[in-house]
Amino acid sequence: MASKDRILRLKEETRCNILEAALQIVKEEGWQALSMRKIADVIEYTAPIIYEYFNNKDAILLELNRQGYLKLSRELVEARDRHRLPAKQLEDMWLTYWNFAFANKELYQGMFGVATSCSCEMVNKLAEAAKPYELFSAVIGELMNIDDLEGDVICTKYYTFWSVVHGLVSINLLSRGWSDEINRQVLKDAIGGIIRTMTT
Amino acid sequence: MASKDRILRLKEETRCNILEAALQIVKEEGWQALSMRKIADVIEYTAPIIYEYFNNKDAILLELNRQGYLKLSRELVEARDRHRLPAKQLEDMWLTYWNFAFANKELYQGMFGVATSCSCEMVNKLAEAAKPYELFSAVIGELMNIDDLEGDVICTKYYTFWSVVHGLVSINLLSRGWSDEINRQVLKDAIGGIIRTMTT
DNA sequence: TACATTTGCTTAACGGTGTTAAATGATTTA
DNA sequence: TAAATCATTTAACACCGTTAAGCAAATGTA
Repeated sequence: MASKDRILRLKEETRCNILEAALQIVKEEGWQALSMRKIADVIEYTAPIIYEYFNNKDAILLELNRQGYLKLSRELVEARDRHRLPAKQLEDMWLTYWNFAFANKELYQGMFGVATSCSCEMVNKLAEAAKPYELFSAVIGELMNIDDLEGDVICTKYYTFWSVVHGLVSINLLSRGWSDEINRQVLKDAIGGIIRTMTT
Repeated sequence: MASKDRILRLKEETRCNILEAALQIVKEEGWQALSMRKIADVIEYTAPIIYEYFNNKDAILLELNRQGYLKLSRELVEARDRHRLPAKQLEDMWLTYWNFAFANKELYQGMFGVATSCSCEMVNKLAEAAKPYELFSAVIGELMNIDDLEGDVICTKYYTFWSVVHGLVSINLLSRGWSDEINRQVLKDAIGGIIRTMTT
């Protein structure tokens, strides 16, 4: 019964095609535009067929995320194995993480809940969105005795602050954080640390 | 023609009601569940009426975001004015930012693109999602000469790393970042800084 | 070979979405 | 009182995820 095997192989291939089609659509049109019917179009079937391979749309997203984590993990291992000193390893691993995020934008968005959905391009043009930056940079300038609020120094410092805090926040909002105690410690350490680099 | 004014006031009130209803629904059921018909239900009208106040659904989201930025800005100003020393101001302002995020989860999610949509609860249960943490914590433990990989110290350090990098990444993915030069500098500074706190 | 069963796939449908156009009915204007 | 304007609703379109029913070809069985 080798024909059984062939059929099984074909089935496995279709499953793969579905995932590839999904990722392709997401890359071309974003997560928002992904639909069962579009996937079906790409693999040249009709939508209900997909339900023979995945329970529902979420299952497809989940599998894509799973593959994302696997890919990231592989790259992290490679980065680690490029060095012997832990400090070097760590540095390379985080750089690899960084590069992974941009080389696989869509996957990263899915894995860590960074949404481009909504009306984000418009948000960027929202005048009110710039207000917090103005508030912070004024204080940073004061603290560092810098008058030129347009300079890169203030921008960089603000950016550093924002990254830690926003990173911490969004990780917590996706409920992937740890205890409140650790949160407080990280927040205090990070903010205190950055402030120290600015005053000394 | 005082009746004109009354009607205008009513219109303004309805506009307000729409926004309130939208926020209420989002708070109760999440962004995903927000629909024009549901908003209409709450304000006791039918859906098409909403289009006399907002061009489309995105315009409602945008206005909610706008209000979010205004609220955050107000709170930041208050925090600043509680102190005289810039260092203290900065500390309080970031703490205020932090508190705002959790006191206004939904608004923050909208403002900064933190999506709970997708299948995020499931992602948390994905075994593969824990792999990167394991990889990193092993190296951190090695670097700090700690054998107990379950301890809070490693967890905290990993968390700090992750927050900066993920924060930086997600800010960039939402295209609210600055130049590549600044990115590189922040990344290098932050990672290097944290590594230094671990070795000395 | 002839019939029955299974398989692969599609069509049709349900209830939902954002959005628009037409219809309705009340209110204001002339 | 007749005409015009306004607020509001109903109906519709095209899409969405998902399920059930139908169909036609391939397979198993006699």
